[in-house]
Amino acid sequence: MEVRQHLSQLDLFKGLTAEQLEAITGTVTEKDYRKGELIFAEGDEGVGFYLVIRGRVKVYKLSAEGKEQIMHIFGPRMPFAEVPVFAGSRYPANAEAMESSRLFFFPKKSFITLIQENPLLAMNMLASLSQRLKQFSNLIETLSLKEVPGRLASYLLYLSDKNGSIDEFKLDIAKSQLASLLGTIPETLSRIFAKMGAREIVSIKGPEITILDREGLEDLAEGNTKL
Amino acid sequence: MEVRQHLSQLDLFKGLTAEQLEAITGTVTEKDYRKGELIFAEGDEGVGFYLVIRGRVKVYKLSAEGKEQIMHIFGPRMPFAEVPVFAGSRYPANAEAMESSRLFFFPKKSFITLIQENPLLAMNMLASLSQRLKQFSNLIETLSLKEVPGRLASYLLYLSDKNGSIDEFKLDIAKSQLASLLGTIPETLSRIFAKMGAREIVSIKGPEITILDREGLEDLAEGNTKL
DNA sequence: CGCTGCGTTGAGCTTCTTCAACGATCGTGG
DNA sequence: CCACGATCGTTGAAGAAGCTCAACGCAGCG
Repeated sequence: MEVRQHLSQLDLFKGLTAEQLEAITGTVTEKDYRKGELIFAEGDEGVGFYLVIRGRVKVYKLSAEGKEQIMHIFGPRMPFAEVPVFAGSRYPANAEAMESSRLFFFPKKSFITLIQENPLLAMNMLASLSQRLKQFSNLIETLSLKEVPGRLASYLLYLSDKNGSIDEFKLDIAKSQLASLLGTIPETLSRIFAKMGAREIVSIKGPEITILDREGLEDLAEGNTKL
Repeated sequence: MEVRQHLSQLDLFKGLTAEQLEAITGTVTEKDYRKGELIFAEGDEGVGFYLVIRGRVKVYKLSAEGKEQIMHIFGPRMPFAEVPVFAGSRYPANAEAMESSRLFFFPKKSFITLIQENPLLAMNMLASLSQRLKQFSNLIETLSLKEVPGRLASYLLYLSDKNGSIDEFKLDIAKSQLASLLGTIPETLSRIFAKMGAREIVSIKGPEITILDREGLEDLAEGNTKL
Protein backbone atom coordinates (compact mmCIF):
# COMPACT_ATOMS: atom_id res chain seq x y z
CA MET A 1 0.00 0.00 0.00
CA GLU A 2 2.25 2.84 1.19
CA VAL A 3 5.25 1.57 -0.68
CA ARG A 4 4.79 4.28 -3.20
CA GLN A 5 4.39 6.89 -0.45
CA HIS A 6 7.77 5.93 0.92
CA LEU A 7 9.49 5.95 -2.43
CA SER A 8 8.36 9.44 -3.30
CA GLN A 9 10.19 10.81 -0.26
CA LEU A 10 13.57 9.36 -1.05
CA ASP A 11 16.53 11.22 -2.49
CA LEU A 12 17.19 8.25 -4.69
CA PHE A 13 13.89 8.76 -6.49
CA LYS A 14 13.87 12.53 -6.43
CA GLY A 15 12.45 14.12 -9.53
CA LEU A 16 10.82 11.01 -10.96
CA THR A 17 7.35 11.12 -12.48
CA ALA A 18 4.36 9.37 -10.98
CA GLU A 19 4.52 6.70 -13.68
CA GLN A 20 8.15 6.02 -13.04
CA LEU A 21 7.54 5.71 -9.31
CA GLU A 22 4.69 3.37 -10.07
CA ALA A 23 6.95 1.17 -12.17
CA ILE A 24 9.52 1.00 -9.40
CA THR A 25 6.88 0.27 -6.80
CA GLY A 26 5.96 -2.83 -8.70
CA THR A 27 9.42 -4.33 -8.26
CA VAL A 28 9.79 -3.73 -4.54
CA THR A 29 9.52 -6.33 -1.80
CA GLU A 30 9.05 -5.46 1.84
CA LYS A 31 11.09 -7.39 4.42
CA ASP A 32 11.21 -7.27 8.20
CA TYR A 33 14.16 -8.22 10.37
CA ARG A 34 14.52 -8.73 14.08
CA LYS A 35 17.31 -7.14 16.06
CA GLY A 36 20.53 -9.03 15.44
CA GLU A 37 19.22 -10.82 12.40
CA LEU A 38 21.62 -11.31 9.50
CA ILE A 39 20.46 -9.74 6.25
CA PHE A 40 23.22 -11.13 4.10
CA ALA A 41 26.76 -12.43 4.56
CA GLU A 42 29.96 -11.54 2.77
CA GLY A 43 30.24 -13.61 -0.38
CA ASP A 44 26.50 -14.19 -0.77
CA GLU A 45 25.10 -13.80 -4.24
CA GLY A 46 24.05 -10.16 -4.61
CA VAL A 47 20.53 -10.42 -5.95
CA GLY A 48 19.56 -6.84 -5.32
CA PHE A 49 19.91 -3.89 -2.98
CA TYR A 50 18.06 -2.64 0.08
CA LEU A 51 16.62 0.52 1.47
CA VAL A 52 15.99 1.15 5.15
CA ILE A 53 12.43 2.15 5.98
CA ARG A 54 12.57 1.70 9.74
CA GLY A 55 15.33 0.67 12.11
CA ARG A 56 19.07 0.53 11.53
CA VAL A 57 21.46 -1.75 9.71
CA LYS A 58 25.20 -2.20 10.12
CA VAL A 59 27.43 -3.32 7.30
CA TYR A 60 30.67 -4.82 8.60
CA LYS A 61 33.62 -7.09 7.99
CA LEU A 62 35.09 -9.71 10.29
CA SER A 63 38.74 -10.60 10.76
CA ALA A 64 40.07 -14.12 11.05
CA GLU A 65 40.00 -13.79 14.86
CA GLY A 66 36.45 -12.47 14.84
CA LYS A 67 37.17 -8.78 15.31
CA GLU A 68 34.47 -6.66 13.69
CA GLN A 69 34.96 -3.49 11.67
CA ILE A 70 31.76 -1.62 10.97
CA MET A 71 32.00 -0.02 7.55
CA HIS A 72 28.78 1.93 7.74
CA ILE A 73 25.54 2.25 9.67
CA PHE A 74 22.42 2.86 7.63
CA GLY A 75 19.27 4.48 8.97
CA PRO A 76 15.88 5.30 7.47
CA ARG A 77 15.83 6.47 3.85
CA MET A 78 19.32 5.18 3.11
CA PRO A 79 20.00 2.59 0.42
CA PHE A 80 22.73 -0.01 0.92
CA ALA A 81 24.36 -2.97 -0.82
CA GLU A 82 24.19 -1.39 -4.26
CA VAL A 83 27.68 -2.54 -5.23
CA PRO A 84 26.80 -6.02 -6.53
CA VAL A 85 24.06 -4.52 -8.65
CA PHE A 86 26.65 -2.76 -10.79
CA ALA A 87 29.96 -4.56 -10.25
CA GLY A 88 30.74 -8.14 -9.46
CA SER A 89 27.90 -10.17 -8.16
CA ARG A 90 28.64 -10.88 -4.52
CA TYR A 91 28.18 -8.78 -1.41
CA PRO A 92 31.60 -7.64 -0.22
CA ALA A 93 30.58 -7.47 3.46
CA ASN A 94 28.02 -8.63 6.02
CA ALA A 95 24.82 -6.81 6.94
CA GLU A 96 22.85 -7.16 10.16
CA ALA A 97 19.84 -5.41 11.65
CA MET A 98 20.88 -3.45 14.75
CA GLU A 99 17.26 -3.02 15.74
CA SER A 100 14.00 -4.43 14.58
CA SER A 101 13.94 -3.05 11.05
CA ARG A 102 11.82 -2.82 7.94
CA LEU A 103 13.57 -2.81 4.59
CA PHE A 104 12.60 -2.53 0.97
CA PHE A 105 14.32 -4.89 -1.39
CA PHE A 106 14.98 -3.97 -5.03
CA PRO A 107 15.84 -6.93 -7.25
CA LYS A 108 18.92 -6.34 -9.33
CA LYS A 109 17.53 -7.30 -12.68
CA SER A 110 14.46 -5.14 -12.74
CA PHE A 111 16.33 -2.25 -11.21
CA ILE A 112 18.91 -2.29 -13.98
CA THR A 113 16.10 -2.09 -16.50
CA LEU A 114 14.58 0.84 -14.67
CA ILE A 115 17.82 2.73 -14.46
CA GLN A 116 18.58 2.31 -18.14
CA GLU A 117 15.27 3.85 -19.05
CA ASN A 118 15.64 6.58 -16.56
CA PRO A 119 18.61 8.96 -16.70
CA LEU A 120 17.50 10.85 -13.63
CA LEU A 121 17.42 7.69 -11.59
CA ALA A 122 20.91 6.92 -12.85
CA MET A 123 22.12 10.34 -11.79
CA ASN A 124 20.61 9.91 -8.34
CA MET A 125 22.31 6.57 -7.97
CA LEU A 126 25.63 8.03 -9.11
CA ALA A 127 25.25 10.71 -6.48
CA SER A 128 24.50 8.11 -3.84
CA LEU A 129 27.52 5.98 -4.68
CA SER A 130 29.77 9.02 -4.85
CA GLN A 131 28.58 10.07 -1.46
CA ARG A 132 29.41 6.67 -0.09
CA LEU A 133 32.85 6.81 -1.68
CA LYS A 134 33.51 10.08 0.09
CA GLN A 135 32.49 8.57 3.40
CA PHE A 136 34.76 5.60 2.83
CA SER A 137 37.62 7.97 2.07
CA ASN A 138 37.04 9.56 5.41
CA LEU A 139 36.96 6.22 7.16
CA ILE A 140 40.24 5.22 5.56
CA GLU A 141 41.83 8.50 6.54
CA THR A 142 40.57 8.17 10.05
CA LEU A 143 41.68 4.59 10.52
CA SER A 144 45.08 5.07 9.04
CA LEU A 145 46.09 8.59 9.95
CA LYS A 146 44.47 9.28 13.31
CA GLU A 147 44.97 7.68 16.68
CA VAL A 148 41.96 6.48 18.56
CA PRO A 149 41.44 9.68 20.60
CA GLY A 150 41.37 11.64 17.35
CA ARG A 151 38.86 9.26 15.82
CA LEU A 152 36.60 9.50 18.83
CA ALA A 153 36.85 13.29 18.89
CA SER A 154 35.90 13.42 15.20
CA TYR A 155 32.93 11.17 15.80
CA LEU A 156 31.66 13.25 18.72
CA LEU A 157 31.93 16.41 16.66
CA TYR A 158 30.09 14.71 13.83
CA LEU A 159 27.31 13.65 16.18
CA SER A 160 27.08 17.13 17.63
CA ASP A 161 26.78 18.51 14.11
CA LYS A 162 24.07 16.04 13.23
CA ASN A 163 22.12 17.31 16.24
CA GLY A 164 22.32 20.91 15.15
CA SER A 165 25.77 21.74 16.55
CA ILE A 166 24.49 21.45 20.06
CA ASP A 167 26.76 20.50 22.97
CA GLU A 168 24.51 17.93 24.61
CA PHE A 169 23.44 14.78 22.88
CA LYS A 170 23.11 11.04 23.21
CA LEU A 171 25.30 8.43 21.58
CA ASP A 172 23.23 6.90 18.84
CA ILE A 173 24.84 3.48 19.19
CA ALA A 174 26.20 1.29 21.98
CA LYS A 175 29.76 2.00 23.00
CA SER A 176 30.91 -1.43 21.96
CA GLN A 177 29.50 -0.75 18.50
CA LEU A 178 31.16 2.63 18.47
CA ALA A 179 34.45 0.91 19.22
CA SER A 180 33.93 -1.33 16.20
CA LEU A 181 33.08 1.67 14.04
CA LEU A 182 36.24 3.47 15.15
CA GLY A 183 38.42 0.44 14.49
CA THR A 184 39.22 -0.34 18.11
CA ILE A 185 37.89 -2.37 21.05
CA PRO A 186 35.57 -1.46 23.93
CA GLU A 187 38.35 -1.42 26.54
CA THR A 188 40.40 1.11 24.63
CA LEU A 189 37.39 3.27 23.92
CA SER A 190 36.39 3.21 27.57
CA ARG A 191 39.83 4.36 28.69
CA ILE A 192 39.84 7.20 26.21
CA PHE A 193 36.39 8.35 27.29
CA ALA A 194 37.70 8.30 30.85
CA LYS A 195 40.68 10.46 29.91
CA MET A 196 38.54 12.91 28.00
CA GLY A 197 36.33 13.15 31.05
CA ALA A 198 39.29 13.70 33.36
CA ARG A 199 40.56 16.54 31.13
CA GLU A 200 37.09 18.03 31.21
CA ILE A 201 36.83 18.01 27.46
CA VAL A 202 33.54 16.15 27.57
CA SER A 203 31.34 14.80 30.30
CA ILE A 204 29.97 11.28 29.95
CA LYS A 205 26.99 9.84 31.78
CA GLY A 206 26.17 6.54 30.17
CA PRO A 207 25.18 7.42 26.64
CA GLU A 208 24.74 11.12 27.45
CA ILE A 209 27.56 13.29 26.17
CA THR A 210 28.19 16.93 26.92
CA ILE A 211 30.93 18.78 25.12
CA LEU A 212 32.65 20.98 27.68
CA ASP A 213 35.57 22.18 25.60
CA ARG A 214 34.76 22.18 21.92
CA GLU A 215 38.06 23.71 20.97
CA GLY A 216 39.98 21.05 22.84
CA LEU A 217 37.90 18.42 21.08
CA GLU A 218 38.61 19.94 17.69
CA ASP A 219 42.33 20.00 18.43
CA LEU A 220 42.16 16.32 19.27
CA ALA A 221 40.25 15.57 16.08
CA GLU A 222 42.86 17.41 14.01
CA GLY A 223 45.69 15.63 15.75
CA ASN A 224 47.10 18.87 17.12
CA THR A 225 46.88 17.62 20.69
CA LYS A 226 47.36 14.38 22.57
CA LEU A 227 45.43 13.13 25.54
CA MET B 1 43.98 13.59 -33.10
CA GLU B 2 44.05 10.19 -31.36
CA VAL B 3 41.83 11.26 -28.50
CA ARG B 4 38.96 9.37 -30.05
CA GLN B 5 41.18 6.32 -30.57
CA HIS B 6 41.93 6.22 -26.88
CA LEU B 7 38.34 6.69 -25.82
CA SER B 8 37.09 3.79 -27.88
CA GLN B 9 39.31 1.40 -25.95
CA LEU B 10 38.09 2.31 -22.51
CA ASP B 11 35.71 0.30 -20.38
CA LEU B 12 34.04 3.52 -19.40
CA PHE B 13 32.95 4.13 -22.99
CA LYS B 14 32.27 0.55 -23.92
CA GLY B 15 29.29 0.06 -26.21
CA LEU B 16 28.90 3.68 -27.23
CA THR B 17 28.20 4.60 -30.83
CA ALA B 18 30.64 6.49 -33.01
CA GLU B 19 28.56 9.65 -32.68
CA GLN B 20 28.50 9.44 -28.94
CA LEU B 21 32.24 8.96 -28.80
CA GLU B 22 32.61 11.93 -31.09
CA ALA B 23 30.54 14.08 -28.76
CA ILE B 24 32.65 13.05 -25.80
CA THR B 25 35.86 13.64 -27.69
CA GLY B 26 34.87 17.23 -28.14
CA THR B 27 34.81 17.87 -24.41
CA VAL B 28 38.17 16.32 -23.55
CA THR B 29 41.36 18.19 -22.71
CA GLU B 30 44.77 16.57 -22.76
CA LYS B 31 47.16 17.38 -19.91
CA ASP B 32 50.74 16.35 -19.19
CA TYR B 33 52.35 16.15 -15.78
CA ARG B 34 55.92 15.66 -14.68
CA LYS B 35 56.90 13.14 -12.04
CA GLY B 36 55.98 14.45 -8.62
CA GLU B 37 53.69 17.14 -9.96
CA LEU B 38 50.48 17.82 -8.05
CA ILE B 39 47.32 17.33 -10.07
CA PHE B 40 44.93 18.62 -7.46
CA ALA B 41 44.85 19.04 -3.72
CA GLU B 42 42.25 18.01 -1.17
CA GLY B 43 39.59 20.68 -0.94
CA ASP B 44 40.16 22.07 -4.43
CA GLU B 45 37.08 22.81 -6.46
CA GLY B 46 36.22 19.64 -8.41
CA VAL B 47 35.78 20.91 -11.93
CA GLY B 48 35.89 17.54 -13.61
CA PHE B 49 37.46 14.11 -13.57
CA TYR B 50 40.55 12.55 -15.12
CA LEU B 51 41.58 9.50 -17.03
CA VAL B 52 45.12 8.14 -17.16
CA ILE B 53 46.49 7.69 -20.65
CA ARG B 54 50.13 7.19 -19.78
CA GLY B 55 52.02 7.05 -16.50
CA ARG B 56 50.67 6.60 -12.98
CA VAL B 57 48.85 8.71 -10.46
CA LYS B 58 48.51 8.31 -6.71
CA VAL B 59 45.54 9.61 -4.79
CA TYR B 60 46.37 10.08 -1.12
CA LYS B 61 45.57 11.81 2.14
CA LEU B 62 47.97 13.44 4.57
CA SER B 63 47.79 13.46 8.37
CA ALA B 64 48.47 16.48 10.53
CA GLU B 65 52.05 15.26 11.04
CA GLY B 66 52.58 14.71 7.34
CA LYS B 67 52.13 10.96 7.21
CA GLU B 68 50.77 9.85 3.85
CA GLN B 69 48.10 7.24 3.20
CA ILE B 70 47.78 6.25 -0.44
CA MET B 71 44.13 5.51 -1.19
CA HIS B 72 44.63 4.24 -4.70
CA ILE B 73 47.13 4.13 -7.53
CA PHE B 74 45.74 4.65 -11.01
CA GLY B 75 47.39 3.40 -14.19
CA PRO B 76 46.53 3.66 -17.88
CA ARG B 77 42.84 3.41 -18.81
CA MET B 78 41.65 4.13 -15.30
CA PRO B 79 39.42 7.11 -14.47
CA PHE B 80 39.80 8.92 -11.15
CA ALA B 81 38.39 11.85 -9.18
CA GLU B 82 34.81 11.20 -10.31
CA VAL B 83 33.34 11.84 -6.87
CA PRO B 84 32.98 15.64 -7.09
CA VAL B 85 31.26 15.26 -10.44
CA PHE B 86 28.30 13.59 -8.75
CA ALA B 87 28.43 14.53 -5.07
CA GLY B 88 29.71 17.59 -3.32
CA SER B 89 32.00 19.77 -5.32
CA ARG B 90 35.46 19.40 -3.82
CA TYR B 91 38.12 16.76 -4.23
CA PRO B 92 38.27 14.70 -1.04
CA ALA B 93 41.99 13.87 -1.42
CA ASN B 94 45.22 14.85 -3.17
CA ALA B 95 46.46 13.54 -6.51
CA GLU B 96 50.03 13.48 -7.74
CA ALA B 97 51.78 12.05 -10.79
CA MET B 98 54.12 9.24 -9.74
CA GLU B 99 55.78 9.32 -13.15
CA SER B 100 55.67 11.56 -16.12
CA SER B 101 52.03 11.10 -17.11
CA ARG B 102 49.49 12.06 -19.72
CA LEU B 103 45.89 12.50 -18.61
CA PHE B 104 42.58 13.30 -20.22
CA PHE B 105 40.42 15.78 -18.40
CA PHE B 106 36.61 15.64 -18.63
CA PRO B 107 34.86 18.82 -17.48
CA LYS B 108 32.08 18.16 -15.02
CA LYS B 109 29.38 20.16 -16.70
CA SER B 110 29.58 18.72 -20.17
CA PHE B 111 30.06 15.24 -18.81
CA ILE B 112 26.86 15.45 -16.81
CA THR B 113 25.01 16.42 -19.96
CA LEU B 114 26.52 13.48 -21.81
CA ILE B 115 25.64 11.01 -19.14
CA GLN B 116 22.04 12.15 -18.93
CA GLU B 117 21.58 11.55 -22.62
CA ASN B 118 23.35 8.27 -22.50
CA PRO B 119 22.10 5.48 -20.27
CA LEU B 120 24.90 3.15 -21.26
CA LEU B 121 27.51 5.68 -20.23
CA ALA B 122 25.68 6.03 -16.93
CA MET B 123 25.75 2.27 -16.43
CA ASN B 124 29.46 2.16 -17.17
CA MET B 125 30.10 4.90 -14.67
CA LEU B 126 27.99 3.14 -12.06
CA ALA B 127 30.06 0.02 -12.62
CA SER B 128 33.26 2.00 -12.25
CA LEU B 129 32.21 3.64 -9.00
CA SER B 130 30.95 0.35 -7.61
CA GLN B 131 34.26 -1.25 -8.43
CA ARG B 132 36.04 1.50 -6.58
CA LEU B 133 33.75 1.07 -3.60
CA LYS B 134 34.66 -2.57 -3.46
CA GLN B 135 38.34 -1.75 -3.51
CA PHE B 136 37.88 0.77 -0.73
CA SER B 137 36.05 -1.86 1.32
CA ASN B 138 39.07 -4.05 0.94
CA LEU B 139 41.42 -1.30 1.97
CA ILE B 140 39.36 -0.59 5.07
CA GLU B 141 39.29 -4.27 5.95
CA THR B 142 43.00 -4.57 5.43
CA LEU B 143 43.90 -1.48 7.45
CA SER B 144 41.64 -2.26 10.32
CA LEU B 145 41.59 -6.03 10.58
CA LYS B 146 45.02 -7.17 9.43
CA GLU B 147 48.44 -6.55 10.88
CA VAL B 148 51.16 -5.26 8.63
CA PRO B 149 52.59 -8.70 7.72
CA GLY B 150 49.15 -9.78 6.59
CA ARG B 151 48.71 -6.65 4.51
CA LEU B 152 52.04 -7.15 2.84
CA ALA B 153 51.32 -10.81 2.16
CA SER B 154 47.99 -9.86 0.58
CA TYR B 155 49.66 -7.29 -1.60
CA LEU B 156 52.33 -9.71 -2.80
CA LEU B 157 49.70 -12.28 -3.68
CA TYR B 158 47.73 -9.61 -5.50
CA LEU B 159 50.82 -8.64 -7.49
CA SER B 160 51.58 -12.23 -8.29
CA ASP B 161 48.02 -12.65 -9.55
CA LYS B 162 48.26 -9.56 -11.68
CA ASN B 163 51.34 -11.08 -13.32
CA GLY B 164 49.56 -14.29 -14.19
CA SER B 165 49.96 -16.09 -10.85
CA ILE B 166 53.67 -16.40 -11.40
CA ASP B 167 56.12 -16.65 -8.48
CA GLU B 168 58.69 -14.16 -9.70
CA PHE B 169 57.88 -10.52 -10.27
CA LYS B 170 59.00 -6.96 -9.60
CA LEU B 171 57.44 -4.54 -7.18
CA ASP B 172 55.58 -2.01 -9.28
CA ILE B 173 56.21 0.85 -6.85
CA ALA B 174 59.00 1.99 -4.54
CA LYS B 175 59.04 0.36 -1.12
CA SER B 176 58.44 3.65 0.62
CA GLN B 177 55.32 4.09 -1.50
CA LEU B 178 54.27 0.55 -0.73
CA ALA B 179 54.57 1.36 2.95
CA SER B 180 52.24 4.30 2.47
CA LEU B 181 49.78 2.15 0.54
CA LEU B 182 49.78 -0.46 3.32
CA GLY B 183 49.26 2.14 6.02
CA THR B 184 52.67 1.84 7.60
CA ILE B 185 56.16 3.36 7.37
CA PRO B 186 59.28 2.26 5.44
CA GLU B 187 61.14 1.04 8.54
CA THR B 188 58.36 -1.30 9.55
CA LEU B 189 57.94 -2.59 6.02
CA SER B 190 61.65 -3.22 5.73
CA ARG B 191 61.73 -5.25 8.92
CA ILE B 192 58.83 -7.37 7.79
CA PHE B 193 60.40 -8.03 4.42
CA ALA B 194 63.52 -9.10 6.31
CA LYS B 195 61.52 -11.51 8.47
CA MET B 196 59.71 -12.97 5.49
CA GLY B 197 63.07 -13.48 3.86
CA ALA B 198 64.51 -15.14 6.96
CA ARG B 199 61.55 -17.55 7.09
CA GLU B 200 62.12 -18.32 3.43
CA ILE B 201 58.59 -17.34 2.53
CA VAL B 202 59.81 -14.96 -0.14
CA SER B 203 63.18 -13.89 -1.43
CA ILE B 204 63.83 -10.17 -1.93
CA LYS B 205 66.55 -8.66 -4.10
CA GLY B 206 65.84 -4.98 -4.37
CA PRO B 207 62.50 -4.78 -6.14
CA GLU B 208 62.65 -8.40 -7.33
CA ILE B 209 60.38 -10.70 -5.39
CA THR B 210 60.25 -14.47 -5.54
CA ILE B 211 57.55 -16.35 -3.71
CA LEU B 212 59.20 -19.40 -2.14
CA ASP B 213 56.30 -20.62 -0.01
CA ARG B 214 52.97 -19.58 -1.45
CA GLU B 215 51.01 -21.46 1.16
CA GLY B 216 52.88 -19.74 3.96
CA LEU B 217 52.18 -16.42 2.32
CA GLU B 218 48.48 -17.20 2.03
CA ASP B 219 48.34 -18.16 5.69
CA LEU B 220 49.89 -14.82 6.57
CA ALA B 221 47.42 -12.99 4.36
CA GLU B 222 44.50 -14.76 6.04
CA GLY B 223 45.87 -14.02 9.47
CA ASN B 224 46.23 -17.71 10.30
CA THR B 225 49.94 -17.33 11.03
CA LYS B 226 52.25 -14.79 12.61
CA LEU B 227 55.76 -13.94 11.59
C1' DC C 1 83.40 12.79 -6.88
C1' DG C 2 80.05 14.03 -3.83
C1' DC C 3 75.19 14.71 -3.23
C1' DT C 4 70.63 13.12 -2.63
C1' DG C 5 67.04 9.91 -2.07
C1' DC C 6 65.95 5.29 -0.81
C1' DG C 7 66.40 1.46 2.04
C1' DT C 8 68.05 -0.94 6.18
C1' DT C 9 69.11 -1.65 11.01
C1' DG C 10 69.16 -0.78 16.05
C1' DA C 11 67.35 1.03 20.53
C1' DG C 12 63.78 2.89 23.03
C1' DC C 13 59.19 4.22 23.57
C1' DT C 14 54.11 4.90 22.75
C1' DT C 15 49.88 3.07 21.72
C1' DC C 16 46.89 -0.33 21.64
C1' DT C 17 45.41 -5.02 22.60
C1' DT C 18 44.87 -9.08 25.53
C1' DC C 19 43.35 -11.32 29.49
C1' DA C 20 40.98 -11.20 33.66
C1' DA C 21 37.91 -9.60 37.03
C1' DC C 22 34.25 -6.96 38.45
C1' DG C 23 30.09 -3.57 38.41
C1' DA C 24 25.97 -1.82 36.35
C1' DT C 25 21.90 -2.17 33.74
C1' DC C 26 18.06 -4.16 31.58
C1' DG C 27 14.66 -7.42 30.33
C1' DT C 28 12.37 -11.54 31.48
C1' DG C 29 10.37 -15.33 33.64
C1' DG C 30 9.06 -17.18 37.87
C1' DC D 1 7.54 -7.58 41.70
C1' DC D 2 11.68 -9.49 42.52
C1' DA D 3 15.56 -12.22 41.16
C1' DC D 4 18.29 -13.84 37.89
C1' DG D 5 21.02 -14.01 33.87
C1' DA D 6 22.85 -11.82 30.01
C1' DT D 7 24.86 -8.09 28.00
C1' DC D 8 27.45 -4.09 28.35
C1' DG D 9 30.82 -1.21 30.27
C1' DT D 10 34.84 -0.30 33.24
C1' DT D 11 39.38 -1.00 35.27
C1' DG D 12 44.01 -3.10 36.05
C1' DA D 13 48.26 -5.38 34.71
C1' DA D 14 51.06 -7.24 31.24
C1' DG D 15 52.56 -7.80 26.62
C1' DA D 16 52.77 -7.12 21.54
C1' DA D 17 52.94 -4.32 17.53
C1' DG D 18 54.35 -0.58 15.39
C1' DC D 19 56.40 4.10 15.52
C1' DT D 20 60.25 7.56 16.38
C1' DC D 21 64.80 8.87 16.19
C1' DA D 22 69.30 8.16 14.68
C1' DA D 23 72.92 6.23 12.07
C1' DC D 24 74.59 4.23 8.06
C1' DG D 25 75.01 1.74 3.35
C1' DC D 26 74.07 1.96 -1.31
C1' DA D 27 72.84 3.47 -5.91
C1' DG D 28 72.00 6.84 -9.34
C1' DC D 29 73.00 11.18 -11.16
C1' DG D 30 74.66 15.67 -11.82
